[in-house]
Amino acid sequence: MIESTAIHQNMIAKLATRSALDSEDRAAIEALPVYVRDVRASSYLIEEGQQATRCVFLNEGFVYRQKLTTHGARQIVSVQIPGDFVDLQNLFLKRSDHSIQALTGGTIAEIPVDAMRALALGRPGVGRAMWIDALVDASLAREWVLNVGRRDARGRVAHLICEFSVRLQAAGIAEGVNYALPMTQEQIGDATGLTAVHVNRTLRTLTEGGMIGRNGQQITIRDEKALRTLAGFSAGYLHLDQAA
Amino acid sequence: MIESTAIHQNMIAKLATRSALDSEDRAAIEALPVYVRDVRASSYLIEEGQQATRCVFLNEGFVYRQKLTTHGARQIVSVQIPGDFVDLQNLFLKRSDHSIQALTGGTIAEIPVDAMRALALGRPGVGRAMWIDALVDASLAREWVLNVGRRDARGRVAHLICEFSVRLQAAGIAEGVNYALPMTQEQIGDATGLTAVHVNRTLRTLTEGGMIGRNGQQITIRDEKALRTLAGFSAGYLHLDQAA
DNA sequence: CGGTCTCTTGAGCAGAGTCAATGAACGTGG
DNA sequence: CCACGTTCATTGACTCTGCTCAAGAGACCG
Repeated sequence: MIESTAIHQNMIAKLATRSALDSEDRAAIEALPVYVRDVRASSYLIEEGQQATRCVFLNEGFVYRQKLTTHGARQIVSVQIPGDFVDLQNLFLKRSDHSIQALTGGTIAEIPVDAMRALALGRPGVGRAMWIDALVDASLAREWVLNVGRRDARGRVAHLICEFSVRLQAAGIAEGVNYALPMTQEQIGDATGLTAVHVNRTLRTLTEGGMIGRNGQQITIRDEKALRTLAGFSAGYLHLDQAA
Repeated sequence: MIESTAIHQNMIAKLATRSALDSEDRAAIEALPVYVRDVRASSYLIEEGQQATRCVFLNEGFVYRQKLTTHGARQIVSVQIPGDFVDLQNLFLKRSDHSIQALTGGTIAEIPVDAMRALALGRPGVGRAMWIDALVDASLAREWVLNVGRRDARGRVAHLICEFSVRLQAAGIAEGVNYALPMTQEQIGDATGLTAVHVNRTLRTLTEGGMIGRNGQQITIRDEKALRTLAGFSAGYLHLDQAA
């Protein structure tokens, strides 16, 4: 176990965006035992079916959750950004129903589930913030069902780009319309239910249409209005205004 | 407000499948104010964007959650069966990110969110059960992302049929392989990201392949093994073994 | 008895997938 | 410093799954 006030502060900052925390709430979070660890790109944090004994807070870097079809096809069901709790579901569920893999290198904080659970059930202020975090996570999953089920290729990719942009800005990671989308085209395909080849063609039409600019994995939103219209993007499902 | 011990007992029974409840937990649930109401098929229980002041327990009948694309396409993101809490997310989120509509006629119990929230945060036993319920709900949403994103039409429909069968059995509503799937083919399409026409053809191939039998909305699973294989169905994501 | 909803089926189309080849970028070991 | 292997991105040619449009048949209801 490592002393790590900075990470505790990041956790507090995140939870405070979900619900107001009083000084006792903050103290309780600061008292949480935390094991800090670096992860390499594409390493697994949690594998499907595994029993989780720790709960992961993503301090730096990007990770995603994925599920596999028996046929071997992969679906990415969410992408987590710095400051996200990655597997609150393992707080109360016995086995993980999906794998969690690192998209990039990063650093995570692992918290024993018992301690985290005690906080969730014992401190209403923190519990409320955790509830909101978990419920927003579920809301994103529902939006992804809609994205993958009812939008065409351009809409899906555009929506992913919009969502990422807004989340990064809300987390204070990206400023303005320019950001790095740390995913290969194959991963974008796995997140949107498309093939890598088709993602490539789709990105091209978005670029040619003047909606985005690209430079490697760097994305620039050139025409936000048009992109959002194409995506049918509306930020309500992100529930960013909870703590207001 | 209506005295309704039977419904309180159903709520207790449901939560007890998620986590053990002691006698005080049960008493607290029994003390919950509950407004019982009948709903007609296709009426809205909650509309997207609305602020929820009550939390809905589905006592009888079926409802579904849906989201709309700006283009007007509909995606059903979940189907709730008798005994489900329909909108735990409204406990802590300000606005609903989706609509909830009745699939069939039924009866619901509405509980003021304040009372429900107090229980979630104040009674660890009940809170834990509610957490699990919400997390399982999110797990289903993730599986639906996979279903819609990475399975072909036959797999999607087969998966929906398997999921429904297992959930109905777990809830003690259906026995064996024969049950009513109270959805039109259009609704099945909206749940699986297909068109009604293609659902029709897909159901036909499942019938002709000897996997299911149909009689109106009555479904019979004739070859469960083959159907599950085709669907890539594995019940782990339903987390049915939590309270064991 | 007419109207509405749902299911069914046919014909033709198109959006996205498959297969395959090439090129660029990058890291590594000799 | 360079040759090589690997990973990604890109593009072309062709295929096919699922969509669109359309029409007819039952079932149910007021």
